[in-house]
This record gives sequence, structure tokens and C-alpha cells, in this order.
Amino acid sequence: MSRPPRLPRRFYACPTLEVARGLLGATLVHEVGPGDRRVGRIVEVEAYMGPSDRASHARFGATGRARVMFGPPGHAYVYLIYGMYHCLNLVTEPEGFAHAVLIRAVEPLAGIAGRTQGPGLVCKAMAIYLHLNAADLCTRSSALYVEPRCGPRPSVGTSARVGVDYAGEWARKPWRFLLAGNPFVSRRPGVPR
DNA sequence: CCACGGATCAGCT
DNA sequence: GCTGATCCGTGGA
Repeated sequence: MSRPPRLPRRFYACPTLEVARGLLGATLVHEVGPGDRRVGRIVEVEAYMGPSDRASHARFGATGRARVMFGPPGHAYVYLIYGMYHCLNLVTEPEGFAHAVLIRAVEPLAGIAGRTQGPGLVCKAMAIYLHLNAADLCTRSSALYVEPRCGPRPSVGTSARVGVDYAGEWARKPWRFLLAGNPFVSRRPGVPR
């Protein structure tokens, strides 16, 4: 019995906007333990475009928590936000570029209890915490990984990124991508809560 | 050392 | 629409 393939490192090494679009419809898997396999379809992501992107944690350089983004692609960047939620990013582009894609929402497929419409809720529902920071998504044994989308290319909507108003013109870049009309997207494009 | 604010969310007005 | 919860990285003194 063969398992579905994991997205390989060469997928993550591609230009970040391509990776972000390519992740939509793909399947995020966290094998927490025996009998606990949490699976969700990625329906909303955001691209963070390196040190020059004033909305990115990489804007301060390869220091502190952001160091993982400067490392090789295909690794998880997990951080604590507001002292109580976690956010999952997937590191993209070749080592040194510090680009990443934030997973903002998934559609529950298996093993998930609770809401998943927002980056903090995704991590809570899928038990993704700091222990997975810097985890490699591309090895055969990794507990966290992404399976490629199967089926036709989905209809993709875009908007400005959420919660980065402090970043000036960078906040207006259309680097949020979502499955148009999917009910598990965190909020409608352009419509505040 | 201390102050500030954040890639969030739930709950309340 | 606004606010509080609660930790940690950054930047200034």
C-alpha cells in the first residue's frame, strides 16, 4: 500500500508566488501519533517576500525566530503570536532568500476538531506548535508534510494580506491567495470582520 | 533595563 | 466596531 507523495524540496525552492498558488488545494498532514492523523486541504495562504518585504519577520535580518526563513526551503517556520496563538509558514526559494508562505486556512478532511478559518486556528486544530519550528517537510519520516493537489487547477482569488497595515505600501501587495468561494476561507476578500 | 507592539481570536457594544 | 488576553523580539536608554 503506497502513500501519496510528499511535495519535494524542489517544489518549495520555486518562486514564492508560484509556491503559494501551488499550495492551494494541496493537503496539509500532521501525524501527531498513532491513531491521530490531522488532515486539511489548504484553502488560503499568504506570501512573505524576504527582507525587503516590510510586512515580513525577515525584515530585521537573520535573527531570532526569523532565522529559519533564511534556511533551506521545505522547512516549517512556526512562531508564537500575541502570546497565545501559533502560525505556520513553509519556507520557500533557495537558502538565503528568507521567503515563506503562511498557511491561513484549511478545509478539514480528517482528524480535525474545532475551526480552521485563520492561521491561529489552523495550528490549534492541527496541533502545530513550536516543537515543529524548523521541521523538515520533505524527508520520508517527517510528521508534518504536504501532499500535492490532485485534480484540475482551482479558481484562485487574491487580496491584500491580513493584519499587516503597519507595512505601508507592502501591506497593499496582492499576496494573499485563496480558493474562490470556499467556505473555509478566513474572511471574504476586502470584507473586514 | 524597560517600553512597545504584533502575519490573532473571542467576546462584547 | 472595539478590547483584552499574554509572550517575546526589537529598539532605545
